[in-house]
Parts: sequence; C-alpha cells; structure tokens
Amino acid sequence: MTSSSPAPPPASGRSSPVTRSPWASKALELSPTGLSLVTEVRVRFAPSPTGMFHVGGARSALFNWAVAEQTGGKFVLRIEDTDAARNRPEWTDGIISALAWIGIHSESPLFEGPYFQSAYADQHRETAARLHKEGRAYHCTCTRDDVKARTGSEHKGYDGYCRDRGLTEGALRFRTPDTGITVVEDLVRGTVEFPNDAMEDFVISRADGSPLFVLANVVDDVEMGITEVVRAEEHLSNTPKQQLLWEALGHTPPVWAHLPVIVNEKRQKLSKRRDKVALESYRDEGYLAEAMVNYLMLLGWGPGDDREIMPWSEMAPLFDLRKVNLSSAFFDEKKLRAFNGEYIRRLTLAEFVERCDPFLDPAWDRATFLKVAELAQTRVAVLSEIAPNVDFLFLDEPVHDQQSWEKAMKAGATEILTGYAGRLATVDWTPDALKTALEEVGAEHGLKLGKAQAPVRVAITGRTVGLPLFESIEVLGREKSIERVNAALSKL
RNA sequence: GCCCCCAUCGUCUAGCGGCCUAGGACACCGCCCUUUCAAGGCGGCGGCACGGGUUCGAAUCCCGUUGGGGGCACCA
Repeated sequence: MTSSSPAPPPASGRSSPVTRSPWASKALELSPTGLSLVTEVRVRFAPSPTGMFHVGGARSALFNWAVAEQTGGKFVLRIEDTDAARNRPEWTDGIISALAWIGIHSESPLFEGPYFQSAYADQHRETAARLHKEGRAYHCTCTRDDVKARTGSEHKGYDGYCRDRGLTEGALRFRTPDTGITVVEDLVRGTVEFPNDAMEDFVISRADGSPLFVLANVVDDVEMGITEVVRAEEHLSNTPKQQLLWEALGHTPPVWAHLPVIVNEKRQKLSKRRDKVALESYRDEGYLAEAMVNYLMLLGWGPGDDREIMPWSEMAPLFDLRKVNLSSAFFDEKKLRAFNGEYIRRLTLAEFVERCDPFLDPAWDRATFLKVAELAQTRVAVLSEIAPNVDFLFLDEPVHDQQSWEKAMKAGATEILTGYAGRLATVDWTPDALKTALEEVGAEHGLKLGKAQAPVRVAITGRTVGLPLFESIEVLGREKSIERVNAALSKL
C-alpha cells in the first residue's frame, strides 16, 4: 500500500487469514486513473427513496460517514430509485436534509453525489448483455409455477432448466457455480462461507430487459468505485451473489461489512409499519441531532472505555468496523431520551432557548420565556415537553388538568387559597417573599409548604407538577396571579 | 423447508485465557437534597443460555443443544 492520508485500519476481519489490507488493495485497483498512488476509500449509502428516513438507515449512514472521515475517503450517496413506484423527487430532498440533520452535509468535501440509480440504466443493460454474451448468464422463460411443477417444492429454487436451451428472450439468469463455496470476507463478521449448491441461478434482469436490484447494485458499486460496502445484515444473504457478479465483471469485490440489524422490543427488525422508525418523527419531538447521533453510534458499537456520552468529533476517529458487535441491537427510546436530556442540560442557556423556539407558540413572548428557561432546562428530556411547562405564562387561563385539580383541591385548599390571595395583593414581589407568605398561610392551617403549595400551584399553572412555584408566580405577575387564585376559589 | 448470522444484567455494552468476587450506561428500587417535578449526590437490585470438550486455568477457544434473528421474487 502507498502512504497517503490516515492509515486505514490494519488488515481484514477478525478470523480472516488474509494479512494484506483490503482497504489498500481495493483502492489500488479502483483508482480511476489506474495510478497506484491514489488510495481512496470510497463508501456509499444507498437508500431507496420512500418518503421517510429510517433510523436504521441513519446508523448505516453514520458508520459509513465515520469511515469516510477517518480515511479521508468519499461518502457516496446513491438514490436507488429504479422502482418508479417509490420515486418522487421530494423524497430525495428529504434524504439529503435528514443526512444533514445528523451531520452528513452534502457540501462536505467528503460527500459525493447524489447519484441516481435510474441514470445508470444503460450500464445495467449493457452489463447484462455482456454477461449473456460471455456465457455467464442465460435467458429463461420459466414461470414460478413451471419451476414449482418441476421441483415439486416452492423452496427449492430455480433448477437450471433453461441453462443450455439457448433461448434468446426471457429473463436473464446468472449462472452460479454448482459446487464449491463462495467465501465472503466481512469486516464485522469475519469469514462467511456459502455453499454454492444452495445458490440458484438468480435473475439479473427481467424479460423486458430492466435490471434487478442485485445487478443494478453491483454495477453501480463498480461504476462508482466503491471500496467498502457497509450496510445492514439483511443484505448478507445477497452478498455471495453480488460477489460472484463482481468477479464475473472482472473486479475484486469490495470489503464487506454487515452491521447487526436494529430491532424492536420483540427482537424483530424495525419495521415502518409497527415501529417508530422515521428519523423525522424524533426530530419533530424534540430530540437533538447530537443525542440521536450519539445514541445511534452506540447501537452495535462502543468507544471501548466506559464513556457513552461523546460528541461525534471524538467518536468518529475511534470508530472501527472490526469492533462492531455481531448481535442485533434493540432501539431503546428510553435510553435515547436519557441521552437527549443529558445533551439538553449541557446546552448553554442561549442555545437552549434557541433550540426551544420551534417548539413554542410563535405568539408567546420570548422575553418572558427567557425568564424561566433555565428552570425548564433540567425538566425536559425532549424539547416538545417545553410547552406544557411554560404555557401557563402565556395563556389567558392555565390548562386545567382534571386529575391535578382533584388531587390538589382537597381539604384545606379553600383556606390556603383564600389566605394566599389576600397576601398576594401586598407581598413583596420576589420569590422569597412569595414563599414566606405561603409558608405563613400554611402554618395558620397546620400545613407545611409541601402541602400548602399544591392548590396554589394548580391554581396558577393548572398542573400539579412543574417549574418552581414562586419564580413562576413572580414571572406571571401580581395581577394575573391574584386573578388565577380567585378563579380557582370560585370553582371550589 | 433451505442458506446465513447471533447468544454477557430487562436493555445498550466493556471484556478478546489468569487483572472477573464480570465493569459502565439506561431502566428499576431506596436514601439524601427539596415548594411540586426534575436535575444532582449516594447506595441497591440484576447477567456470562445449556451441555460437553481443550487448558494448570474459560465469559473469553472448539463441538453440540436450545433459543433468537436475517434472507430465500422477473422487490429494493
């Protein structure tokens, strides 16, 4: 290997006997100019546009991005839009902005693309034709039912019936070896062997000539000079086929790395039907991108020490595909929440206020919000929780939560409220004085502050839990506060 | 059915043959602080799936069992 930029992680997968560096060897071979001094690692992220950005995709993208960053290589974005049904231009914008949200910016020099798979249709067709011409693929007109009728099973796969029939039309099938094994060297999983006799002659293009995923994917990766394919484990089964294709096309396969899948509480692959998988939904709830990125990086990987909360800038250089976990990882929103709360608390006040802005009603006075922002900062785990904490300051009447009301407005509430209402008119308007006043009222009725504050809190804020009471009253103002206590009294 | 992958507290993980009486984090449970709720501090609960090997020694290596998961389209 040549000596440019950051040294790639040394040699291959955990149990691989290979000692050379696969990174270097690929880079050498794929150098577009054929010059051996260019050693660029090229990874790719290849989502199909579906209208929402999957958190699993986000993690794959992040892992790829980390590889690109630490090798000074390229992160190629390819939109797999061959399926017209799931292809709308705005989906692509959604992907790019979702990537930007997690720190993968298309303006970065490491970023390349987006490329569109649909634009490579000619290459796909040419490649299929070439494979056919070279005898690596053959036409087949069998239907599923034909195959089933011959093999007597739905599970046996294609039987090679058309291999030597010399047909000139129909789908194109790739001729797979009948014996031996296909060995996949995977950075995450080590050496994985697939018996060839279990691999059917798979279809690479339809009867109408359009390419299938397995072909398009490989041709694109070859065209784009991809040196590392880092993707989810669900693609592992497809890998021997793709590897065969790479070899048939005269190229050394890329370095593979299959990440464990992300699962739900039932340990099944996250599905957009059942699970909350859209990155956007987390963003809209008020999860910070930094927290999401941090959390996602920890799904299947860890920096190795006992640290978990770590910014991308520190995490990315430490990332190592060879240390990625092998087993599936549960997407634990509770832990994400905890991380998010942690990140929120680490924000400066000014940053916090700024981040809260989209979650506050535009009509709410920001100067007023600023007065309580610090008190709210330790009380929210996601930004969308900010509104219910401060809304009482801006609404004509607090949002009255029935349960809170019943809980707080019990015996003694009338006396407390009456007594406090009286003092509110003349007390010094400071939290301390407001507190002392309530303590005194409480004492008159044998109640400690903890008990006495409950009805007042509900009267003022509408809820039984919330920001520190006396600061809240202070900010609300004397007139409104008295008004609210009286309003509560009239409802008792 | 076939192929492949996986297996440390409930969860995410550290661990890569002796430092393990298995560490951290989230969750949970106490206590402290306290005007509610948080935050913070302190403490607790809790795990190497099972069975065989290999070895002086195994969470760590090998085999099997069981249990999970992924993939098996003229989808991507």
